[in-house]
This record gives sequence, C-alpha cells and structure tokens, in this order.
Amino acid sequence: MEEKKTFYITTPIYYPSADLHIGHAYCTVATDAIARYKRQHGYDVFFLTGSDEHGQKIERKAKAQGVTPQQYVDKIVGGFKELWKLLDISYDKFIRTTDDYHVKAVQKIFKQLYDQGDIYKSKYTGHYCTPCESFWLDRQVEEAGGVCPDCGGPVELVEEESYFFRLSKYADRLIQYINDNPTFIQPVSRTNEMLQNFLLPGLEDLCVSRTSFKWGIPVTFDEKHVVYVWIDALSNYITALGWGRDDDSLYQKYWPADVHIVGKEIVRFHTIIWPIMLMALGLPLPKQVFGHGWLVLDGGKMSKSKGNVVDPVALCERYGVDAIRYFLLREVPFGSDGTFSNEALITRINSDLANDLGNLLSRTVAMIGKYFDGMLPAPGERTSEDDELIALASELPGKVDAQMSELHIPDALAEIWKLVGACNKYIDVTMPWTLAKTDEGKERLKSVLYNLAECLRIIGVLLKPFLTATPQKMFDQLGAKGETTEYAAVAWGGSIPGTKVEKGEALFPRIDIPKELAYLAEQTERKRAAAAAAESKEAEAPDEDAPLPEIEFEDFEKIDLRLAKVIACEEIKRSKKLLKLTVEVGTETRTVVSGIKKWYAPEDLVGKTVVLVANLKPAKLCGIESRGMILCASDSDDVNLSALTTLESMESGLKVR
RNA sequence: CGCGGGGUAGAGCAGUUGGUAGCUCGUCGGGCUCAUAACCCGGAGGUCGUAGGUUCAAGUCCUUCCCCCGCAACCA
Repeated sequence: MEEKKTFYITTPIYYPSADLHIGHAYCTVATDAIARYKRQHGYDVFFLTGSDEHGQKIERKAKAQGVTPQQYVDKIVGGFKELWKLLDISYDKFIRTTDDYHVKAVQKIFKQLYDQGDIYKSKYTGHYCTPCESFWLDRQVEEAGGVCPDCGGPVELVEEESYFFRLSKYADRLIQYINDNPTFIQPVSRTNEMLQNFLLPGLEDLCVSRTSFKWGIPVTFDEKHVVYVWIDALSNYITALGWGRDDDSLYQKYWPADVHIVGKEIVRFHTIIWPIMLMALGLPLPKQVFGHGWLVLDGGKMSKSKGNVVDPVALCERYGVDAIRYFLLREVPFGSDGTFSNEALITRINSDLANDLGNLLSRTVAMIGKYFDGMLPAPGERTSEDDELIALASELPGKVDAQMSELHIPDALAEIWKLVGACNKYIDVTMPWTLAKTDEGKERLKSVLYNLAECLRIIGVLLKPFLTATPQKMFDQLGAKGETTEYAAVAWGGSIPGTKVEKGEALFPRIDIPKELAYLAEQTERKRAAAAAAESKEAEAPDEDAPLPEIEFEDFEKIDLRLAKVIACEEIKRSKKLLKLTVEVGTETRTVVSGIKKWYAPEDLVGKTVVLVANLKPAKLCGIESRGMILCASDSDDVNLSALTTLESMESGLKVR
C-alpha cells in the first residue's frame, strides 16, 4: 500500500496565566478544521497543541494563590483540555513545556547552540526592581524613563550575566529563505511587514536566558540561568515529535511542519526567531506560518469590569458546539480580523444554520415522509433544473478544495452554503406540494426529493471537518449510513433509493433574537456587577492607586524639584505621545521630552510655568535627550491630565519643596 | 515623512489584469405553504474618505490631504 502523505499542523502553545477566551478557541477550532479536512482527504495528520507553562508571570500568579507553580499550571491546563474536549478538538498530542522530555530536549538544544558558539554568555549592566523582583535591560529602563517599566518605581543598577543567541548571524540566510519561499509567511502581506520592520533593519542578538526567576528550564551547564521563553516555547514543535530522543520516529515522519497556525501578534517570533533556531540546529524550516486575524469584541476590549468577557464554555452550553464552531470558522475573514458580538453570533446561527441548513433538512425529510412514507424514492429523468443543481453539487468538492488549499475556511463554508441556498430555491421552483397532487407529478417528485436528499448527504459529508456533530445528525435523518457518509462517496448519486428517511429534531432551533439579546444583556450586567463587587471586596487596587511605602525625608530631599518656564514647545512628529519642550530654569535652558501630546498642543504650554524634576537622570526618547520630567496629575485611565503649576506667578528656577 | 493594513448601501464585507458597483444581515413590498413564522422573488438605499491628475473610460493607476486599526518606538 502506498504510504500516506503526512501533514503536520500546530496551534501555538497557550500561556496558562488565565483561562482561555474566545480568541484561543477561534485559533484552535480553525486548526482543528484544517486537520480534519486533511484527514478526510487521506493525509496522515499530526495535530499538535499544548501549553507554555514557564516564566515569571506564572511564578507570581502561583505565589499569589499560595500554590506551587506546578500546581497552578496543572489546574489551568486542565481547563484547557476540558475546553478542547468540549469543542471537539481532534488534536493528536498536547505538549506541556513542563513535560520531562521537553525539558531535556530544550536543554539539549541550548547546550548544542552554546557548544557551537551560537549562544554566548555576555555581561551587561542592568537594573533591578526589588518590589517587582524583576530585572530590566538598560534599554528597557531607559525607555521607561529611568524607572521600572512594570511598576514605575526606582531601580538599582546591578550587573547581570545572560546568554545571547546570535540571531544576526543567520539574518541573511533567513531573508534568502523568505524570498525563495513566497508562501512561507501567510497572508503574504505579513512577509513585507517582517522584512521591512525587523529583518532588513538588522537583527539584534536575542537574550535567551534569565536569572531573575526560577520557574523555567535550568541551563544544564550554568545553574543560575533558566532558559527564556524563546527556546523553551518555540522548540515545542519539534520536541513534541521526539526530536533529540532515542525514538524520534515521529520527528522523522512529520517534520518539517506543514503549517504553524498562529495569531498575528506572534507571527514575528515564528517567522524570525524560530526559523533561525532551526537553521542553527541544522534542521529544516516549517513550510508555512499562517498568521490569523483576531476576533475583535464589538464593545471594545474584553474586560472583567465591563462584564463582557466572552467565555467559550458558556457559549457552547447555550448554543451548542457546532453553532460556535460554525460562527468562528465563518466570521473571521482570511488573514484579517472579525468582529464578535452577541448579535452577530445569533444572527449567523439563525440565518445560516437554522433557517437555511436546518430548515432545508427539515422540509426535505418531512416531504419524503409525507409523500413517500419515508422511503427515499429513486430518481427518474432529469430536467434542466435538475442538471443545474446536480452540476452545482458535483462541482462543490472541487470548489471547497480550492478554498481550503489556501486555508480560506470562511470561503469554503460559503461555497457549501451556495448549495444549501440552491436547494431551497430548487424546492420553490419545483413546487413539490403541487407535484404531489397528480400521478404524473408524483413521478417527477421522486426525482426532486431524491436530488434534495442527495444534496444534503453531500453537504453533510463536506461539512464534517467543520461541524463535528451536525453531519451525523443529518445522516441519521436521511438514513445515510456507512460508506455513503464518507468522503470517498462525495460524488453525485451516493444515496440509495429505498433508504428509510426519518424526521428528527431540528438541527439548530431558531433563536428569538430580541429575547435572546435581552437575556444576554442581563447576563453581562450581572457579570459586571459581580466583578465590581469582587473588586471592591478584594481591595485589589491597581498598582497605581496603592499607597507607596513610607520614605525618609532624606529620600525626598534627593529629588530636585524646580519651577520651569516653557519658552518653546514642538511636537515630535514621529511620536504619537511626545512633545519636546524647551524650558527655562533660572538662568539655564534645557530640553525636556514629555508624553503629553494627547492633552496639550504645543501652544497651550508656551509661557506656562511647570514643575520640573530637575535632577532626573537624562534619557533619550525618540532620539532626543530629555533632561528632567514635567510633573502632571492624571487619573489611572489617563483620560484627564493636567500639568502642575503654581497658584501665583513665580520665577522659574525656584525650588519646589 | 518608522513599518504595515484599512476607509465601498443602516451594519459587516467582496470587488481579479481600469469597461454599466456586488454579497450577507437589516429594511420595505410581493409570492408560496413542504418546512424551524422558516423558504423564494422584487424594491429602496452608495457622488466607492478628500482634493487633484492620467485615460474614450477609474472603486480599480498616479499624486495631496484627512481619519481609523495593528506593529514598532515612546507616555522621564
């Protein structure tokens, strides 16, 4: 027997710092549909998903909950698996980066790269923030304005050693690869983005270890260090297949991956860092990285306080798994974003699933029951109407293939729905209820109903990769069994006359939209209220509002606050936030950059007296050296902001104390 | 002038190499009664962001400007 073509497809490994939301579900359902589609077409598919479990954030979350990191991730990852089960995700393997084989393989990779000189140890000075227990690079602190990028507090200068990966060494080869393989990055528009933004300007070497936290894979030859996310997480795609182990048969069989499905936000890592890692290891690169768009929430970003977090579990419970799968697969266009709203969801379910497909099955099956006692009649002579319908049904598999070969899932579904629509129209044109009234008509009716049943069977077969329970429900009502429900029998004429057809429950009950929306609004309100209550109870005040620890007077004395008069001010064109101010401090003139473009036009500030932190270490912002910082009051959302000034007019240069 | 994407009917989107502006939902009207008050047909509704230009002809090519969204950079 001929060996099966293989197909290796992956989702990203998700980070268990919180439960998964609808966006993760979207990505995984899409990947699942492709995997099922390929299996249906005879490929030997390996479908990988998993979880990326290390890092500082997990360490902290676990600490906050008073459990070990392992206990913490075990719990959340359990939730991942439940969700995938609920959504009928047909993954072949679930990798956890805490799995022992993965840990060993990562260590092996790290060592190998180190031994061959692609990873080197380097020292640099950095900054440590004690409250955050975080280590920051020079650049990061500089960007944050000399304070901790996370909490905005002071940082200490420390010396830190770290391992670096020579990305730069392989940049040219990667550019070559991308140019030689125009379909490597999908959609192609992202290719340009990667080249223009990152590859062509030149790559910096990448920091691939950390000493600032422990929850990670230890570097075998230097125990202070743990492997940072890049090598730890990205390598999962080969370690899951057993790369570097005695038995690497899966790796031999499936690598290189046919496609990595990833969100557009991580295309960069998968098309730059990951390929370069593989090059350094001397391994083949994945054939394609597909960056899908996002499911954007209608009413702004999801947040607990708004009560609009979209929980896939709740949706599945209310509308059914296939309805949710269908919506996700149909609503987000290839390569760009789609919108999620309750209304869009319900409308989709009603019009496509209930009205078009469900009702088509219902009326077809009902008529076969009514006019032929539930026995599928044999077709007679074909009319031109029949020919048209049959042609459409016969061409459909090819059309679906054409779309799926480009991973255009929504378009593939749209093709299938064209046949659904054609069937509904066919009923209208042939008027079975009229045919049933005469003997002659009844002969004709046999063909009509057979053709409809046959279309529905084909639709069911083609729908199998996308909807997991619905096709079987259709087959049950149509009486289709065994081989006739397989893809091999997708060609016209597979339905067997004489089959017992039996009406069943509605495939997708129609939803009363106004009622449902009212119900959902109420739910949202309830969640919002609950979140608000929880928030006030927990007193889990945002960092910013939390009172800072007491300081000594001498600490305060370290800050040299001065009045400064703005004598000139201009926008920094290349920045969205920054204004460049020229201020007079007594006899001195200096340049200060401030991120207040959003609130002030340059002319608003000229002539005003503001409060300046005069002895703040200078920092470069957008290439301009800023000497000092203007004090402003603002609320936590930065909706309102006001620069500080004095009640009476005062000379510049005066000390503020 | 950082990179990229986008601005087309009330909403969400298509519009290939320039040649009478389409689809889905909604809306209005009609038809049908097999069906999940579903289905089918038709109408209304767009100066295709703006201002110019090329052309016999531009949503489609070129240029100006204005908005929106990602990414990058940055709220000292």
